[in-house]
Amino acid sequence: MLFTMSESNILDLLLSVTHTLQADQDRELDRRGLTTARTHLMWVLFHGGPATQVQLAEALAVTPRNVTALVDGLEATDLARREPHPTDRRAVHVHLTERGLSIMETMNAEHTALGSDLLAGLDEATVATTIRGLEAIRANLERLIAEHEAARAE
Amino acid sequence: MLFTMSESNILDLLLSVTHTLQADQDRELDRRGLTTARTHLMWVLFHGGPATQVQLAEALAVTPRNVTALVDGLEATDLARREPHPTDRRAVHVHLTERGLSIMETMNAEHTALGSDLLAGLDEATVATTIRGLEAIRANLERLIAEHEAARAE
DNA sequence: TATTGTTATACTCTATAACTATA
DNA sequence: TATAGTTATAGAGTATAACAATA
Repeated sequence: MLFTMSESNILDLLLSVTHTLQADQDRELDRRGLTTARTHLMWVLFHGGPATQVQLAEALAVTPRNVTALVDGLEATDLARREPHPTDRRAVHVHLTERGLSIMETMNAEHTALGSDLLAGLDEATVATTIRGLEAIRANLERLIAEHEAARAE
Repeated sequence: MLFTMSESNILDLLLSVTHTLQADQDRELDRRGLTTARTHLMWVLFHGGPATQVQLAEALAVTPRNVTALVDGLEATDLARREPHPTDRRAVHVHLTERGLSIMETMNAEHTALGSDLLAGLDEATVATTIRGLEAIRANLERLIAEHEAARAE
């Protein structure tokens, strides 16, 4: 992640925290022989159930061709499998295997635990205000992006 | 980025914000014909001055071989150049070109502006508490990672 | 005619290993 | 002998374009 070298403002602090989160997660995935892109696809299946490759491409914001490659990799490592689509013979239904499901359950539990552990030692008022602050930042960010896109479209 | 589908906790909120930031930045880089990895290298040069490729490899946490490829790309687009190292004939000194420097100055200004714009409408107390909250989260995160590494090393 | 997924091709980022030139 | 950087090779993620099968 870029822009984490100085921390003169809240943006750098935010990026620093998520850079550390990301690096930690990458190490964990590497230990399990997983990659970020494939895990992301599994995460979508875990939370949304079986899906066609076009649906996965939309969810991941990548091309259908890319999903073909990702599912190939997941099938080769017994993490997901292609099954016939119940009604459309052109499409396939991608499912998690038992192994893939088990891994995602573990990762989901770890994710939830991390969410609590990160707040250790913070009082409720601080947590509440931090959440409000982050939500305001997100709202500002989305407004800025929308304004920027609008200006560009002129 | 993973794990941004639900936002039941502050971790998901945090990841959601930085996911949006990252996506916005990727679009900007793409418009300028830049990539994340090459821009990161330029960012290191911009803030740290000319460096050898080994130093860049350490700063970016990649292999020296990878830096060769990144600098090749930056040289081909007139964003950086290799110069002889003043004292070590084995090494090269990588510099930003005028064009590279100009782009980094623009990006740095945009980054600073974004840092302020994200706080629009927030009162000082909220900002201060949000910063405290994020710093506590970062401290917890670093402690958790250290504990985890220690447990693994046993 | 439109959609789903694949084959073909290419570029970027990344790694390891072997090698050259220099220290 | 150790270090800086490159050549060689490989894998993963990503894209566009052309194509087959099906809707």
